[in-house]
Amino acid sequence: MPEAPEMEIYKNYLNQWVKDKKINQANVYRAKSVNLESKEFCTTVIGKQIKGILRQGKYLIFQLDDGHFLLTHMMLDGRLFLMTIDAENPQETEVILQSNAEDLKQRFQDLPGKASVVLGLSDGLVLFFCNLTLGYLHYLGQDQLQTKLRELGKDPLDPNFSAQNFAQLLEGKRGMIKPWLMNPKNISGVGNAYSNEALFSAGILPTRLISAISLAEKVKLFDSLVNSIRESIRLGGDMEEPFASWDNLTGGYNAYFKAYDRAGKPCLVCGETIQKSEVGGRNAFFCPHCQR
DNA sequence: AGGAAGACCCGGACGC
DNA sequence: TGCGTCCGGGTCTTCC
Repeated sequence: MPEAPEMEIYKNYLNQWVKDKKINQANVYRAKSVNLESKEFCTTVIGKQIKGILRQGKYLIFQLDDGHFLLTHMMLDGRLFLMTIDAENPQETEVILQSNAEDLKQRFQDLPGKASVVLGLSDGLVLFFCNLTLGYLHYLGQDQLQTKLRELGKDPLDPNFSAQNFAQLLEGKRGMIKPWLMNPKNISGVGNAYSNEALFSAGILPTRLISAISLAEKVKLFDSLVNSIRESIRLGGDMEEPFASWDNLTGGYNAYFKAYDRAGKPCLVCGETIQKSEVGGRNAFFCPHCQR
């Protein structure tokens, strides 16, 4: 499940490989994944150049040269995959775009899921948006994009976001800390995995009431959050699948979680068994000894 | 205001 | 083996 670190890794790869490329072809395999009628979506994006890729929370924003944007959210299951087609054989891209999603999956073993939308780019690159089931790829104008982003809380990697800002946001809030951390209106980009990790490292139970968290703990929680996100980016994030066949970094953080998805296993700090319980409708993982 | 519950969607894991 | 059922993940909406 891609959260901020995974989207940041995608963003970096995309800026390295896809920036300045032109969209030459497009195909929508899953109509619900786009916000225009499929054919209209394709004719609209074809011919546009990708000027750059930005990230905000779990959103990736492709800036197009017509002043519009492609906004994508992976939600639960979305994956991106970049394929390089033999430049001597440009028809290959066309063949790909005319195949159906099932054929693609059979033909390209390393495709990380079922194709929802495919963009054929200049220089023989093909960008696959796979498994956009709850996720989507929307073509938006500046205003529509701003409306969407305005709702979003600050990104933990925003250089202007400090532990002091974080503590201020929590000021006067009621309720439990974990649901607050995961609400994108409060902070963006933090999902189940990294909220569990940050709370573990900060020694705070997921159910702790915000009103009962000291200032020092808030600072520690913010630092833990930023550190786990940065560390994850450095090691390749938590992904099952690589971004491209040459990519041997993506997924490198999978084995580093200390609490998330470790129910029943010993705490790496004290040896106590990691517990799992439902908090705010989501699975929380914690060490009952290290977290209070 | 916070929180629970339901909706969205589907692959994968489970039980029989 | 096959079939049904359930669950999890992120976010939005609705209702208490």
